[in-house]
Amino acid sequence: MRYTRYTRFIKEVIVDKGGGKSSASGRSSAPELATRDERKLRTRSSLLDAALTLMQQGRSFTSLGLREITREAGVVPTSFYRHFRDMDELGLALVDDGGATLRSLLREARKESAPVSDIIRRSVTIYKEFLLDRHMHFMFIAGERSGGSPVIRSAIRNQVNLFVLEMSQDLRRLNFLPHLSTATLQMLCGLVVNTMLNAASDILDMPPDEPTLEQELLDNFVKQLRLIFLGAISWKEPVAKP
Amino acid sequence: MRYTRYTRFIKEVIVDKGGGKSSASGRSSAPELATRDERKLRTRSSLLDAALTLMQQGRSFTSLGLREITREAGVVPTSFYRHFRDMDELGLALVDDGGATLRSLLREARKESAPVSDIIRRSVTIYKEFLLDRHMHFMFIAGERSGGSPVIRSAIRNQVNLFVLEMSQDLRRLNFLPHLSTATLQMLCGLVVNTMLNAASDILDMPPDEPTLEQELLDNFVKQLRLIFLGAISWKEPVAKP
DNA sequence: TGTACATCAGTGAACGCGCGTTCACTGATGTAC
DNA sequence: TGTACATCAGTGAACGCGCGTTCACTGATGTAC
Repeated sequence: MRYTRYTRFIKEVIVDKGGGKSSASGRSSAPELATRDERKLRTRSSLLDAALTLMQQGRSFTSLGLREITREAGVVPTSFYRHFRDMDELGLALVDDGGATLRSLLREARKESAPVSDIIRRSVTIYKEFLLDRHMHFMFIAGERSGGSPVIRSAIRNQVNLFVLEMSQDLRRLNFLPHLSTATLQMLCGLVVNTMLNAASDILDMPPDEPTLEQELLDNFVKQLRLIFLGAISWKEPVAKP
Repeated sequence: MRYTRYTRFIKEVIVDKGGGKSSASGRSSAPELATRDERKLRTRSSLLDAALTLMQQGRSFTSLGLREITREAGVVPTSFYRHFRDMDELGLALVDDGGATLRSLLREARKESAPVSDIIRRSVTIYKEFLLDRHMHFMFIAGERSGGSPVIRSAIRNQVNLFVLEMSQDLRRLNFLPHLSTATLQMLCGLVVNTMLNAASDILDMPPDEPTLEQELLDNFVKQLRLIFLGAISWKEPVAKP
């Protein structure tokens, strides 16, 4: 009832306001009413956003309820089933989105194909921007990585492993640390990514408006990365027995 | 009803079986019936064990219910309130137990005050034993560290920070890596502990009876620690400006 | 272009269920004399 | 030592509530002619 009244309102007042003809004038100024598929996608992503919003308030994904999410998204509980079979399926969609965020982070870092010197500081700057911009995805990935339901947990592990693999291939392509074997390079990237996600947990868990504390956490993160890469530089592969 | 029948059974058949006199003979062979305080403590720890058991089956602490725990522990739901005000209080008790486990790990490592050489391999051996023996505590600490409710999460963070601090003081006392400043030593220990807990998550999440996979994870963990300490050895403190 | 029909995203009532919490209770254990 | 009373861990019935899920529905949008 409420929904149909709303769409009728949109139709009559916003789109068809001029008269019978659907003129192009209203289209660009009122994109609220798109095709049916587009509106379905919009509801779907408002369900995903609702879950992330609730998690931002300190809740873990596992503790969220279906009705809670639809309430936050502003639809009726039964609408949920038009988009997801159950909460697990919604969780997996969030994992996919989080994975996409990780991959875009890598893409952004790749653009900076500049000299290797000071690579850490510049990478951290990119990372920090991503952390601010997509903080809810990082919170979800870092938080449910080892705490959520088994199915979510293993999906996140897959995405993170994929990210580690891609990152190690990138470093190999850049001829960065060429003295490391592929296995060692992957081990290194795993260590870096874990450190990165732990830092994300710490930073995103902070009370807001604590610039000093935030800077300390970031400095500590940079220091840890420096130490790791220092170790990587002086790493000697064990010689294989002939 | 069930409870009183049980205790009467114990009293009549086991303790008082000889006759009216409470002879010393029955005492040592039947410790089931202790003082009231002791039995209360036993119920309390069976509630804590029930929570850990349920978590071992893949559940996260946040998703556990009060009735679920009392059911697993074999008491009536209302009994819960004789021991904990609510689920948060039980969770905090688990954090304390986990912290105690961490501290005892450190105590065990301290006993091995032998030469510094090969310190990593020996530490990992101790750690592995602890991981097997107290796996439920580690699972809880590592899993809820960044996924649980805010109050549990911050309690765990406190315990872990305490552990990091103690560990750095131990290393200082052993004159291990004397060229590092106190701040750097703490940063190093933080990195080591995070790596340790991530490894715990990975290892404890494995399907059982996969010795090859387990060995790979352990080898990777050792390799990461080696790389970290290699970095620590070649770390140069920035010179302060005069 | 206009009309008739099909599709389907969102609705709202209804259900059975397990939850957390309250309450008055029971009877074994502890304590005071 | 024996007795009378207090304590209190655990019990079981009862409650109100929000949950996930089902169902038949509505009416705007899409499609075929």
